[in-house]
Amino acid sequence: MPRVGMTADRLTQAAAELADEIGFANVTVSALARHFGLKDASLYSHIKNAKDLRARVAALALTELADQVAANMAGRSGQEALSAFANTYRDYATQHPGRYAAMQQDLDADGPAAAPARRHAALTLSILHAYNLTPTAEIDAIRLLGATLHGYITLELTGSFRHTPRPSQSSWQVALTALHTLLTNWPED
Amino acid sequence: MPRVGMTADRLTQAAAELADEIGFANVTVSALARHFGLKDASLYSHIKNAKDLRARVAALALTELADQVAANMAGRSGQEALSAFANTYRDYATQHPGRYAAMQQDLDADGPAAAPARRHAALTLSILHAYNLTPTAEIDAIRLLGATLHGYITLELTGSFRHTPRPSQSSWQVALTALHTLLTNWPED
DNA sequence: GGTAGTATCCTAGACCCTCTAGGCAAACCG
DNA sequence: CGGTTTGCCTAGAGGGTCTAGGATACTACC
Repeated sequence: MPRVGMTADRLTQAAAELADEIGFANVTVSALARHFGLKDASLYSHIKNAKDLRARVAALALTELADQVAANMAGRSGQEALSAFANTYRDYATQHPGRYAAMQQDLDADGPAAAPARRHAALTLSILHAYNLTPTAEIDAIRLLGATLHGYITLELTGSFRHTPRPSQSSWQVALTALHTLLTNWPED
Repeated sequence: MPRVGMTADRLTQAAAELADEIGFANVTVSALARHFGLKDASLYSHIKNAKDLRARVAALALTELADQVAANMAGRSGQEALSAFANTYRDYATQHPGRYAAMQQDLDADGPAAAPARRHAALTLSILHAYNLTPTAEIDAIRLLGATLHGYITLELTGSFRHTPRPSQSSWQVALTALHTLLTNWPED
């Protein structure tokens, strides 16, 4: 028997690639085993179960994305930081729709994706520092910001904007400008 | 054999209720058959397949929600219409998380959900009339509006806002006010 | 009221996915 | 070089999707 020398990390990496190709929902333990020429049962010594595999893909994606966000935001603040943050998110989702979908699952608080998820929260917060908001306003702003970006990317990815001729890119620019204006003139609590 | 007298509509209704109870992802043809005391295979004379069932649930939810939105928006315009629209959406998602999840699927353009989906687009547009936007601005605004509301509701439903003590309701009010202000002072194209 | 037809439900079975139990053999380690 | 680890295997249970073909409750018409 030619031994492949599998590890959980190799499985996770391959699952992420598979997700981008065939859609996250279609990533199964069976499909992954086929991809490596192994039997389904063989994978269960590396991963706990299918849910664990999905959580690992989410962790991989969250880490990759956080790395890119941190790199692209370095040295920027205010509107520049906001644009870098938002565009990195959107570009990642476009290039890696399967990985992006993996992040949207209900993630257990004690799963492998918990730590990178906290990193994302911290990065989002760091954008808002330049706008000098009160603590309460900061919470409202982070929620609104997250909602708008996540909502836009999701709708764009599911094709909701394809019914209208106007390029999505143009509406995206307008949305980013609007968010910046809003953060600059945030109403008093 | 006591005959139940099944119809596609009864199946769809039961599937929607099941979705709110156990989650949309767990709604299977098998579970539905069990619920009625029938065999799996018997359902396939009423629905085409599992995907068809899910699309029917989405159509049911979209129609229900559009009815509520239309009723609650009647006679209102401007900020009142915006609030009525947004709150109806959010309340529906809270009360019917399974149905709301059903709406988020990739829906075929020729499936049973296509017509109600168009109704939603028209209702959303009707909010913007009071703000007197140019046609281009209207497209950008409808995208931003949809993204923000959908994003907020999704994040709230998946528990993203539970890590912070501030009530989600307060942030929601702030977000609605911000959207109204933005629409009122929409930048020139 | 008998009969013809249709709609509802059934059994049987193929196929795919998840996951456990138990076994063999390659790789590593003292 | 013998022992342990572990990567992979076979076997099999259990559940979901879906098709083919058959039995039977209802309906409608003469």
